[in-house]
Amino acid sequence: MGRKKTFEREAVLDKAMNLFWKKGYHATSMQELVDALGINRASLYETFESKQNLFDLAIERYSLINNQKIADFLYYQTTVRQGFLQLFELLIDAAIQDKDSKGCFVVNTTTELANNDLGVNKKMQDQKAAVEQLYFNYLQYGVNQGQISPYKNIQTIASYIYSLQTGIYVISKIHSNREELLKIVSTGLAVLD
Amino acid sequence: MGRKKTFEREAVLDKAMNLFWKKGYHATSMQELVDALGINRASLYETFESKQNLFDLAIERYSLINNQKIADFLYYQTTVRQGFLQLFELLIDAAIQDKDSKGCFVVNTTTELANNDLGVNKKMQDQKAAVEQLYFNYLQYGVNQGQISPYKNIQTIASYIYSLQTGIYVISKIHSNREELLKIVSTGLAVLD
DNA sequence: ATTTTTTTAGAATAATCGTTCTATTTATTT
DNA sequence: AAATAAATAGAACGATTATTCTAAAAAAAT
Repeated sequence: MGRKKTFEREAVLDKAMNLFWKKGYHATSMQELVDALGINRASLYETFESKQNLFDLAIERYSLINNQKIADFLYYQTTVRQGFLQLFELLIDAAIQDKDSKGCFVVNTTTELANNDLGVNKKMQDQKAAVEQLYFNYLQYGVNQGQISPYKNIQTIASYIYSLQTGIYVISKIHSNREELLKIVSTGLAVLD
Repeated sequence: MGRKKTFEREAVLDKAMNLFWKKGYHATSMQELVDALGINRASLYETFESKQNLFDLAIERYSLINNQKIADFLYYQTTVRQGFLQLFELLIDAAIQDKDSKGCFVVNTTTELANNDLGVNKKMQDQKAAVEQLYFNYLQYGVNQGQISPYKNIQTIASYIYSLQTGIYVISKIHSNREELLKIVSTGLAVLD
């Protein structure tokens, strides 16, 4: 048998993810990807087929990591209200500390491509539905625990929280003031009371 | 004297605005602009200098029109709560009816360029500040009229509403369901009560 | 040591990018 | 009619785009 593959597929994919995340699809060239990924152009095409396919894999990986992070985090919190508050705090702190102000890869991709690419649109819809489902389940748990009024429409609240989060991600790209962002979140999460 | 200029500068600028709005900066080529604007390539460069400059003028025009529309609209409403509700309803209906699902040009530009272009970042910050000022003034009016509790932090509420609006604009690109979007807004505007 | 596969550097491709330029036509003035 | 400016079509520019290809080097298997 011949030589074994050396570079870690996921490590390379992470680099591609970060570059696409920072610059978007159209503003990222294959040349930049070749430079950033540290693998040869031929290997890149051999492994990932095309720019489009590499982007698809990158956004899928981002969604996977992101959803896992949310799910892991929420269930460690004492109350549902605190859970969402701390989740947003986590998100905001990450945004503040990111020197590239990348925001959210899913949000960026939605605004850049969702209205001109049906495949991307579907992916973004699925990702929205997945996160909202996580939020819904968590809210349902809150209702069962008596933390949240059973008269609230938690399906709409789940969508609302996703929408609020999306807005925060956009704002974080131009106004990364921790205190103000936290105040906005605190105001917005009053709907849980 | 020679021939007079024939094409309407603003009409041409509107066409450029709509194309950039739909496709974003990087995905829009000068060739497409030449085709869409209906004027010659040389005239385009003669009048607007460069793609970058044309884009700047387009986004400035969008902001101007948009802010004027908001200001005009709000003060015709009976109550502040109703004012915001109807403003969002207007926004959502426009988004639903837009077959191109363009969302908001300012939001799209923020996510596409704000973290990689200092000039754009500044413009987006200014636009955010301008709209929030409109909202703040309107909320202040609501407080003066006794419609809103004077104990509320209306500065934060203004930022919050901008953030919510931004989120709705993004969501509208993938999920243009009128009823659900209205429910989200209704939930979110409960903070005014 | 030989075989097999991976990875490499970098040239080649055809298309497109933003921008500039040349000539020509069209229209409006004096 | 002559002069002048505006707008046109379309070629030309050099750079860059995504992708493919050639050929050599590197590494791990038999």
